[in-house]
Amino acid sequence: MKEYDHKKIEKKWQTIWEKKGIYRAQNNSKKKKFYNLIEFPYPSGDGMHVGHIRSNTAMDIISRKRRMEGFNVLYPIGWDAFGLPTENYAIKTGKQPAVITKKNTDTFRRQLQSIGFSFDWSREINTTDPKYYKWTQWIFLQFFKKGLAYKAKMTINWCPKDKIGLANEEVIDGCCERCGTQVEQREKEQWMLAITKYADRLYKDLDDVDYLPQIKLGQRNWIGKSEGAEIEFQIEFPDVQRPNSVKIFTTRPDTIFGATYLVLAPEHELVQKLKSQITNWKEIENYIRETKNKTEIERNVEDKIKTGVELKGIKAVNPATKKEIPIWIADYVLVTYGTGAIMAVPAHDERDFAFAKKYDLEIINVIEPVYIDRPKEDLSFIEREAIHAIVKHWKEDKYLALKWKKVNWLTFITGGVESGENTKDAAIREIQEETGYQNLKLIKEFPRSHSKFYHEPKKENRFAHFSNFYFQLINDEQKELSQEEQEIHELRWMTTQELEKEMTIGGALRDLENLQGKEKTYSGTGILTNSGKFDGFDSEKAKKEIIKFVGGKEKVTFKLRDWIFSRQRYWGEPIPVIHCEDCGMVPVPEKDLPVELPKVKNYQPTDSGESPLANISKWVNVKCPKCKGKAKRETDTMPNWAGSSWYYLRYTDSKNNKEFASKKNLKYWTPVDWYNGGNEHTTLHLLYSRFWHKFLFDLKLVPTSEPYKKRTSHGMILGGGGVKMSKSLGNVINPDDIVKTYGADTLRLYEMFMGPFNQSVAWSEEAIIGPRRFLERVWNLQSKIQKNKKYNEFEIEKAIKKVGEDIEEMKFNTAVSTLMIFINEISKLESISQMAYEKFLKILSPFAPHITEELWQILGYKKSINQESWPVFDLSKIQDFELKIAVQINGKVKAEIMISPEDDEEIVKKKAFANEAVLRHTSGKDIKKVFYVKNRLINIVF
RNA sequence: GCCCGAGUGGCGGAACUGGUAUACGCGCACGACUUAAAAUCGUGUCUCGUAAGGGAUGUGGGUUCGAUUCCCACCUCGGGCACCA
Repeated sequence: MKEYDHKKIEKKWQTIWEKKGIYRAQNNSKKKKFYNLIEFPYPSGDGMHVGHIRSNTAMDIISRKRRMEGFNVLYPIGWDAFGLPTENYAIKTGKQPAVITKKNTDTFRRQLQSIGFSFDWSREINTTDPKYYKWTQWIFLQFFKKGLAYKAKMTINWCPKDKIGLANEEVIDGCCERCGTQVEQREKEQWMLAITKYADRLYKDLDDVDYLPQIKLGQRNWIGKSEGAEIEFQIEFPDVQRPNSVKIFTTRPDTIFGATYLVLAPEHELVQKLKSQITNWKEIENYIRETKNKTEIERNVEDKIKTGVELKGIKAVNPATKKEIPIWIADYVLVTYGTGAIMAVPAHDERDFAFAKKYDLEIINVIEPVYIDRPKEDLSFIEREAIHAIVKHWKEDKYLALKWKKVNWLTFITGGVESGENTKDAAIREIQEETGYQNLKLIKEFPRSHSKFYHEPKKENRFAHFSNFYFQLINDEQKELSQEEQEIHELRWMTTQELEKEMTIGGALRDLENLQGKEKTYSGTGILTNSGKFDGFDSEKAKKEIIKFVGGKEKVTFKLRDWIFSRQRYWGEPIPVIHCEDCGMVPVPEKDLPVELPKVKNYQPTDSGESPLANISKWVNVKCPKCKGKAKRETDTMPNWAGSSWYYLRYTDSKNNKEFASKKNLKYWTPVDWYNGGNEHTTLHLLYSRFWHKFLFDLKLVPTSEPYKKRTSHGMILGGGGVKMSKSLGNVINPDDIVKTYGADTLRLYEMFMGPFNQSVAWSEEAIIGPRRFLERVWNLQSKIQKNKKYNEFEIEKAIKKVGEDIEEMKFNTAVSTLMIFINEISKLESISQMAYEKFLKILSPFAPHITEELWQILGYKKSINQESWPVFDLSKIQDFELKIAVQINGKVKAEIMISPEDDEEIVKKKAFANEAVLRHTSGKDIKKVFYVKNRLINIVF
């Protein structure tokens, strides 16, 4: 037996695999297809990160398993190579971005191949290849022709250093995501893609895809759908000749009776229109100017301190109450969202509340909260008028609480209101009856509240409508309590701190807060009050009626904004549009695509903020395709999201120069069956590519409305100590070193073993030795193989089942652990059966393809192990003959007994009670109950 | 501030649907082999206790015969979002 020489073995098999092309996907296969996708890497100058290996290995394992299961697997790779780091490097060194990219992709390709990934290299793509971006430009033209790509003046985030406009999502803490420079606001003509036209479908169709729940949630939050209403408020002028109105958007039309003022965004067009009516125009103008100077980021960072100015001289009319209310402008209202105007309901919205407090505006309570406190599901509710009272001590700062004796309750004084009784009298009567205290002074009545709860002592579900009071005792006069009362509860004097800790009932806690002057808005739903004819209605159910009542209309609004699609940079796809002096914007004819990037000497953006392309007059000045007159090319380029929005389609037919991919190949291969990528891409990239896909679907260019059937995500690999790997910290691990020292198989196995796949894990220099030792043991076991030896079916069948299931659930760490356990088990034997060893090699092969391929060949096989079939486990062999279960006494494990799986409950009980330890603990005890969980444990309770 | 995720030995982590907490790996200790070391193999390794037995899954409560798992409140860490009406 030779020694395990990973260097030799790994090189050998990588060469053979590529030569034989065994991982090439077949376009014309009769087999069932499986399309596995990873996010194609950005080939940075630093070379590959160990994080790439983690996610690629995971999908490589799944690809290899699918092949063994008989699928025709497409597992492609390519380069997302446009982008700023390369361009910045070009600016610094004067080297051409295309040359830099070539060098970087060569490094990445070599590194990826050294790990033994089963990519179909024949389909490799590169977004910076003109043959590829021809089609990116072509798709853009389709957007343009449908009017979904348009130019608009935008206030954009401007990075003065990179001289580039940034999308909102590229600004981190007010600074440029890439260079960290403080971002400014600038007005600029920008290309836009109308993603908002697809907002509703992008939201709704999430129902039909299999994405991890957090990913769906992330997409939904980003799209930010909210259902509400648009309602018009009339504006009253001293001059009756000029009627006008303002439309507001609200998600809470049910609270409209509490709307005590309106707020417009400072940029709202109405503000300018009403200029002549506004008496404090100077003040308004100043405020608008101040707001404009603030970047959006600053407006957001200043958060808590809300500012605004009242528009004096005009008023609005609340359409529900018909009362006149003031109109304000404030920068906490954004012109980009909804209608740019809101109705403010300070009683039930926190921002409105803070604003109203600051400027002393009216607050009207219109919702009474309903607290739901674990009612029993199967019982109906009994409604009661009730009181709830806090009673303060006559001298000390303490309050009276009732500690219930039969149930675990701590409450204030509560009780029912008898028919015809005034609620205040009822409260005083209940206090006197329950506590004996006689002389009370009412200090305050709190807003009413309601509670749905299970009344333990009465065994019924209650829906109680509480009037809430706050009394103080005048003196300590107290009558003796009846026997009956004394049995129900005991009295306790408690401080607010103690009460806060022990009081568990929602409504009581709220009153406690009121008591301490911690005023809070209640922004939940409940029962309407001060709402005219809607008083007593459930706020949620009354929404529609109220919208009708005030003449509003139901409206869905999205937070998603259109996508700013142009960059004033060199290293991106040129936007294929020509500006003609006579014809205006003319698309580049399809036959002239691609519009190739010309070679440039200087990659520095122009000082005007235009892309470096603007300096190349030979390239810029062209004839108009329509009228042949004088024209100029568009010099903006696309963001690097463009090429990645459709790359998965190109893989199906990467060499096609007639169309972006043939219908036939798209039909066979799409949608992607399983797409795994980083959490950081689960909103933007995923949403953008879903948008492009839906657009292409509408043009009947792709066969499905969603690109990805299933999406999962992986966690990051951090440096030692749990911090991000970075050059500056010097904690970057170079995969080349690991491959050299331990081998690709060990690296793959370690990265799968190090922790749960969907969570971040820190790299450990020491722990990698474990998987290496494991592979050496696997290697050495070849000397113990015996052809005809009977094998331990139980162990191997169990491992096959567990490893297979774990791979499907991406629980790779426990799959590796199962493989290790199996090897530990059989290592104890004198000799091992070849049958079992072969099955084991098969299930190990997706994790460690090189060593298993070598051992497979040593066993005499000619065909690659990845072309063998995945072993099917035999369930009947996994049954235990005898198993150990726990015996608990009162929930604590006291003994273990052996049983047979066929034993019924009676036999198990008998065996349990025959146990010496059990006898010792149970003798003389009156056994109340015995719980038996089949094949697990038995619990004896006394 | 809001949303999401996580918190278990010295360390990475395991635990099905509420059913024997600490699998697997690293490290450490001891032993075998060796002139010696490394490598390898073997044994041990949550904690208190001689034992019987007790205590531990961020903290405090709750539900349950039984809670790492479910519920409530809080603390810490990581990620995302930024006044979204």
